[in-house]
Amino acid sequence: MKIGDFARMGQVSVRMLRHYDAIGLLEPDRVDEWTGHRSYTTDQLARLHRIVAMRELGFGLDDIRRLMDEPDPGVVRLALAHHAEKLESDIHRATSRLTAVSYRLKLIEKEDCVMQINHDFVVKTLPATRIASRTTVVARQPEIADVIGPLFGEIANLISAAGGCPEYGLGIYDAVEDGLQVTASFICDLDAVPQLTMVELPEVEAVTTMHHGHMSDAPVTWQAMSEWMESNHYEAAGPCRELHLSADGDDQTDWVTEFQQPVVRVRA
Amino acid sequence: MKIGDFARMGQVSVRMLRHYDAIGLLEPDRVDEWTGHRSYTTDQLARLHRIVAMRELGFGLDDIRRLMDEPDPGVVRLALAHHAEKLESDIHRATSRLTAVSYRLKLIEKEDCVMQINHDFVVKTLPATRIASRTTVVARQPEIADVIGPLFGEIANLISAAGGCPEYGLGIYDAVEDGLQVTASFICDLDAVPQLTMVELPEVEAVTTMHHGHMSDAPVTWQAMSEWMESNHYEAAGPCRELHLSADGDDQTDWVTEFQQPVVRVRA
DNA sequence: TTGCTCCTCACGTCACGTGAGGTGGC
DNA sequence: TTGCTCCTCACGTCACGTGAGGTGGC
Repeated sequence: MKIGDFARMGQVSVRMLRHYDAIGLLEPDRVDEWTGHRSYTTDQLARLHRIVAMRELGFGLDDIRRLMDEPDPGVVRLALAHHAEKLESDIHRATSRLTAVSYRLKLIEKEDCVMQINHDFVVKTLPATRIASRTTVVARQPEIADVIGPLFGEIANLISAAGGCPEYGLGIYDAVEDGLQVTASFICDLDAVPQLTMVELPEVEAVTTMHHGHMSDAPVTWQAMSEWMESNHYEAAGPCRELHLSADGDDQTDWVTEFQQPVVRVRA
Repeated sequence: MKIGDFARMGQVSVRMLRHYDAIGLLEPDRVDEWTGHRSYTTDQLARLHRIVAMRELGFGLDDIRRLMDEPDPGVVRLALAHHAEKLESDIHRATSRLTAVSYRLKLIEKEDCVMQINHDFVVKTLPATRIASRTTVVARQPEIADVIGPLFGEIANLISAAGGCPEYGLGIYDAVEDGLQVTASFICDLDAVPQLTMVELPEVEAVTTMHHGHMSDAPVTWQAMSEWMESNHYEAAGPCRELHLSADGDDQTDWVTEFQQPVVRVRA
């Protein structure tokens, strides 16, 4: 049977048959020595059939070649089990993505053009970080702004005085019984800084997003993040952080801050 | 900020940043005219952030570039909806595959090395086919073999006599109230053949598998196919067929037959 | 001679990873 | 001078689709 007939019977393209020949997966019964024409037998349809079947299960051609002639059922079983796991993880990934995309769609419907794609949330691993810090407790919201600004300035000065370079400020906020515990700090590699506490923050998974502009809008961003977490099956696993990537000038309109919320995944 | 620092902050590889630069997705704030060194600003972290977020949703870089600067929320919504559809179909496909792979695993466990990968079932579209046929009804199993052999021979002779070439025999079997209706035929492009009925079989979806050897083993193969259909959510949609791809000699041990069962998918 | 089928390269796909080979600042 | 970072090619990945350019049998 010529390659064209064989392709039609097997419902595959001629190109595929040539490819399978090239990689040694399905070699023609005979190849004409002079013209190079391939010819196949009806018996080979069975093998082609099996190849198509395995490809439809999502196996790669290399796997197919290895499994086709594998006499040991144990090996086959292992390969199938392994493939099943991969399929499960594919399903899981696509499902998470679908959840996230649907969430975005809902947002767009609801917010009606306004703030359409303001928030992009990324789950990533925050590296272990060493900070020079000072912690205090404030009663409630209004006091934060008044306290935190000078606090960061003071810490920056202390680090500079100790020979360090206070580049990125990091605020850590934790609700405690009698108010809000605030840790102001700068990332700092010094061994010690007088009057400050060195803390080694361990590596941690966190949801992050970028906040632009004045910190008085922070609650909006945090609220959006908490809704995102709700929709995407994440739960807070520690106090939230604000990493000041760009905080030049007293006018906060140009500030760029990364909001970070350590998380764990819940409900699969 | 140099490319290395920027990459670390954004948790991406330097290579990726160069790639995004190359395709115009995220161009550095400034490129040194002499050294070619790229430099980035903290502001650009936000854009990188959004890129990473969209990539995690499964968007391609081309889509991301188009959507990033898209002011029309309608377009964005459409793209998201479209992507959601794609994700749903991904999930669906992976789920079907998982069903099929699990079925294979169960088979291996049960059959214990025997007949481990004998049956490979493929769902495909059978092309429209013109046949020259004769139909009869037999009471039950034992009679089939006695009837069908001579019947095929007779049909082949009639086609040859009419100037045709009887190459592939096709048997069609349908249970009726008083027994089994058997249609014996050959694929044939002639306009008419004396004493035979020309039938135009329409294109149809079918589960197919290859049967090797004697037709007396057919029931085993049909049984296996019916179990496969059960496990993979398919239902019969018409009489089953046996296409004789290789039927040389009276000794049936070398025969190759494709079993075809028209089907419809059920329960999503 | 016109179609039809067959053949062998070889590029393109997608988002980078991974060297190769070389340069500039501490 | 030794590391470290930066740079620009350019190949490899995966399973083919799609021409380009040419040949043999009816």
